[in-house]
Amino acid sequence: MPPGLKDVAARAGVSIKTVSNVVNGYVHVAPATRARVQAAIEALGYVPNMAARQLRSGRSGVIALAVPELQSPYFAEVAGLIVQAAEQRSWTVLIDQTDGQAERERNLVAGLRRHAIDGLIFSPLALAGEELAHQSGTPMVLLGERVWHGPADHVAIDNTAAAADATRHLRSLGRRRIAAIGVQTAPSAVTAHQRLAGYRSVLAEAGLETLEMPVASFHRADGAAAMARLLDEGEPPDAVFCFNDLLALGALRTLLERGLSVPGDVAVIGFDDIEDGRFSTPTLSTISPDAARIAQLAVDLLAERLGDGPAAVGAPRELRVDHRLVVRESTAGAA
Amino acid sequence: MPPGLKDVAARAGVSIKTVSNVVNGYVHVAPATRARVQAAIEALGYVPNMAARQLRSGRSGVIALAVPELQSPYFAEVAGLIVQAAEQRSWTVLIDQTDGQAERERNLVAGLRRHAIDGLIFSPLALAGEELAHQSGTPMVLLGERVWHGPADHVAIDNTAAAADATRHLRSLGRRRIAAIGVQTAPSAVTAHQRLAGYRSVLAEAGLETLEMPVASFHRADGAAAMARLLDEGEPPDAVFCFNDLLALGALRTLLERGLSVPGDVAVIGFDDIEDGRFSTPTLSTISPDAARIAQLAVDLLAERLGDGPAAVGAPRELRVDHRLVVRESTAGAA
DNA sequence: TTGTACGCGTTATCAA
DNA sequence: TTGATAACGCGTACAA
Repeated sequence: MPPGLKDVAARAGVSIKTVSNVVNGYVHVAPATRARVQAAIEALGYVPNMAARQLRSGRSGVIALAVPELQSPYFAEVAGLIVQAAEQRSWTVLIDQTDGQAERERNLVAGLRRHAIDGLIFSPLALAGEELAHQSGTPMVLLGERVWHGPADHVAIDNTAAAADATRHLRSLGRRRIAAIGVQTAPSAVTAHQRLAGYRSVLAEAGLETLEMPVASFHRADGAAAMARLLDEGEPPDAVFCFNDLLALGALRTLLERGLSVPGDVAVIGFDDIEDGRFSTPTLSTISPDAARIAQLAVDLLAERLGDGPAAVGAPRELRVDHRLVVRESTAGAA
Repeated sequence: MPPGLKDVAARAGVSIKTVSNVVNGYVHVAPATRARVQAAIEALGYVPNMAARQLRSGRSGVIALAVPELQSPYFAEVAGLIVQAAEQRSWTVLIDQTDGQAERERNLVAGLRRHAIDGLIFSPLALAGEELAHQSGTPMVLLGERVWHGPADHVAIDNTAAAADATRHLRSLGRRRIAAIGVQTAPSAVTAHQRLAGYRSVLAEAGLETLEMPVASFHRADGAAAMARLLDEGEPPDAVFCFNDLLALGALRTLLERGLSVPGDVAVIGFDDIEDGRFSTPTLSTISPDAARIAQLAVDLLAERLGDGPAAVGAPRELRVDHRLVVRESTAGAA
């Protein structure tokens, strides 16, 4: 039976209201009283009961972060950064794994956790557009998704521009047969569509043929398999743009396994700038999104909606975050 | 203002107790009544208020998982598996990042979240032994730590035996100058101590000198730096046992960067079996702990303590999980 | 500046 | 089988 406000009050010889005032940092408390109460709190090891506080105030101090999967280094990194950003506001982060299942994502948007969380930061994979319009009153911030006139706040990089940058970099190396690994047809695969669009635009501009490889998901194994298909069918490419670093690392593996040289025979570039790419051999060129800023903005956006300032209501906002091209060995020094 | 038990009761023309019975699957409810209540619940979109439920029952349905860092692939994998295991019991997992800071770990053990969570699964990094004895009544399961007569339940593999297996494998390749990367002197670095002990035992048995490289932490950069020091100072090793896969991938990078062949010149083995090692070039030999089983057992153990069966009280238990040696290119086919 | 009393939405105890 | 009602611990009018 942990001590409550009542126990502290009894020990300090004051009323529970006074104890509550001290706990919540209310200003008008006599110094002597405050000291007595503090002493009692220490002595009893009092900790506020969050359930009661939430029941009363309607706020839990917990926000949820929903990502497709924690195993993916990129999402793990973003999750860590969001936890850090949330900490500055003394929020706790509840991490939900959707595994990219539409049903789970729908539940989230429907507010199945409604009473337990104050807000939601959501990186959707299976849902897009209309389906993301949410009924529950819980504020939501979308991550890595750029829905046109989306129903909620969101923060993302310019996927299409970034993909174009990556492709243009391969072009600048003089490569002419440039493949893309990571194509997805599902209408909800917005990220894949945007990166594909960027890739296509550059090749079209250069008057080159596209070489598009579909994948089931964005893991190393998918990249390895796609690369193998690419090498088995027809004339091999001299450069590959992979829609994320995991795909690129898988492709790299297949290339080296077959005795091809990177970037000599084939230049490879990825997307996300995960740590693995800085230690692979060769090290991996990539597009680096400003993940720290994404995390910070997402939390700030949520804080504004949760606050009672003027920003709490109002039209959904769309925040753009910078990205940059990082050139490493997998595309460097190539003729 | 979301609907409560009261609203549902009013709409269904019954008392709140009856609604509560239906919601909680109580058996003795007339079918007709149950149907009426169900209809009202659907119509109003009623969702139980977790805060109220917790205030009343003392249970939140939330367990916390505390790991040093989510960015580490091994912990990310374990976290994902624990979330899955917890789901079977409809528990929600709150993930805490300690960043290996003693202060944060101490807060956890002291039960700073006491009221918010039902149990804690904890992978300590900065704390060991006595310090892990916890005051708070919250059940705790320790991960990856084998404290002698520890104060809490814990589940772990036999680190010393596994390290010996890895070292013996390098010996079986005929290697004689076998280095270890990952030594840590802090008394709380129990994992490093145990793996070092396994390594030493095998070399002592074979009458070989040890070659021990300390690291500040277990990341790729530490492995790369340690390998560089190893190559710069004196006679290079012909094999390296790294205390985890990240260190090994860092070491691999340094070796290849300097034009050495793996495993030709130097054989490398890691520990954890993270996915990166299956796609690196060369692929990485490693010790594979049964992570899925670790996650399952940790959750089961917690469930027993949380239940009201006979297992809820009683002495701390120590569960051992299997591991196996996985031989890949970084040690295979070497003379 | 501090105290009293009520209600947040549940579950649980007792009667009916 | 169902209903009335008392807690759970906290915040907050309102009173003193």
